[in-house]
Amino acid sequence: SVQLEMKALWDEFNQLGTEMIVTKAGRRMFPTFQVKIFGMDPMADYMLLMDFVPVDDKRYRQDAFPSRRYAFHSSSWLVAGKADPATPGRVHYHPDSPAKGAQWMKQIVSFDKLKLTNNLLDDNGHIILNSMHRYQPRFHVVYVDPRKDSEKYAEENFKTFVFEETRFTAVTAYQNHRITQLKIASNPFAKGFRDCDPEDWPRNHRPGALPLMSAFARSRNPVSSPAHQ
Amino acid sequence: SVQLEMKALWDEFNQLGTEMIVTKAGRRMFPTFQVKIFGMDPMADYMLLMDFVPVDDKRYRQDAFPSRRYAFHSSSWLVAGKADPATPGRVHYHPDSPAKGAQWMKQIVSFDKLKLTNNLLDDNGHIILNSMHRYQPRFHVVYVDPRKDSEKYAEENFKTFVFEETRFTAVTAYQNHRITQLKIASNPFAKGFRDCDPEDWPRNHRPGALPLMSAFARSRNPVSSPAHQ
DNA sequence: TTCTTGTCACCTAGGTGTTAATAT
DNA sequence: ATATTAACACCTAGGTGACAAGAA
Repeated sequence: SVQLEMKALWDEFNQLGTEMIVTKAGRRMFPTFQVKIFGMDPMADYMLLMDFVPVDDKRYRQDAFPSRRYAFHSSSWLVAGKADPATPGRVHYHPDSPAKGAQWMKQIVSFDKLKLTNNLLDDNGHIILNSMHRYQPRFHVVYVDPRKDSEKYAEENFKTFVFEETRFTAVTAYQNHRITQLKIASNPFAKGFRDCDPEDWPRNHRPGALPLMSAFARSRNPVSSPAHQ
Repeated sequence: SVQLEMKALWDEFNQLGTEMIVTKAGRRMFPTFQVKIFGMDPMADYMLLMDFVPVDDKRYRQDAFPSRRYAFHSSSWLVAGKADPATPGRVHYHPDSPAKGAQWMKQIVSFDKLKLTNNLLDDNGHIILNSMHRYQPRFHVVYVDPRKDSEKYAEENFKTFVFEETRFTAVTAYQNHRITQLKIASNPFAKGFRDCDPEDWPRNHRPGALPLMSAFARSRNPVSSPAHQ
């Protein structure tokens, strides 16, 4: 069995409609897909991998106010038509694959090397997705069958796990400001954009109390100012 | 068979008498021990590891001029007595172990996670060495024997490789200024201490032409000055 | 006197959202 | 009008030798 790590954070994002940035060079996911695994044969070899399947065959667009240049968007998405042609259905093998069950189970398995791109010609092995489309991450565990005719047992030698709370829309720029603010509040690498006190988020974060978004009305950083030292 | 990477650089250090810093928290080696491997069974599993054996049973001390407070040392070492009691003979498994021969052979194997410490009570799994003693790094390849009574074949299932040019003296502070300058000239992380032009060292480095040490007479950085921006 | 320790400025390496400019 | 791109300031994370102070 498999347990999703940081489920509370995933839930929080999912409630707002998770968005993941895709870039030409490849962008990591945040939250990172991480799991705890139970019940493997400690001595057997396993491959761990992820792929991403379209949630539907639709293309989306943002329901925007015609105020300032997309300074504000509604948080709702409109269907903009049929999906673009499917992208190459790549998979991402966890770089530690293959490894023994004992190895996988003794610590959290983190897919932090996985990157998303919108470059159909990508040759870095990144996951290729269509922007403005919705995807469901999937996690697969493949038992490395030592038998010579292992291909015959392929069907029974893998198991797939799907966590619906990890669904997201691929975007090239954030559409929903609340998503942006939640990313800033919870991703350590975005600390430079926080307004709030140097409070000990995310260490003390408990789900249920959501005092997260205090950076809403933050002032812009002038391009070449000394900045708040 | 195994080929040492950056052999020219190792030779250059070895000619001066390589020194490696040891600290309580653990310090990486520079140069990093890296090898190319040939002739493995691509489908078989191997463990790769390193250990460090004393070159002799001597303790060393530096032959210093009594001028300024060790502003200048001779480049020669004096024997200062018998070796201290041996340290726990730890080994460092390459973190990718175990892996298939194909995996090990398809790229340079780098031991850049290996750290040296002088803390006899270290519990971070670092290699424990005595300062002011000389050591010979050794590289071991262990074939993971699938047979049930594999212990019986332990003797024939591993092979050891020794590169004498990787010998070094463990120190808590550099004793030979030429070693310091060569480290500064060749280690990217020490770029802040370079005086010379932003020349494209080490990319263009060819052994034989040694225009390395141009940082000899560099000025000290005052502790709280704006420093050369 | 010699060696060790801890702190520091200065780097490498790379992950963030922002922004202005460019595509579509 | 909307979506994408590339450069950028600002972070995280951690590897350097210098230096002053301490230990033996």
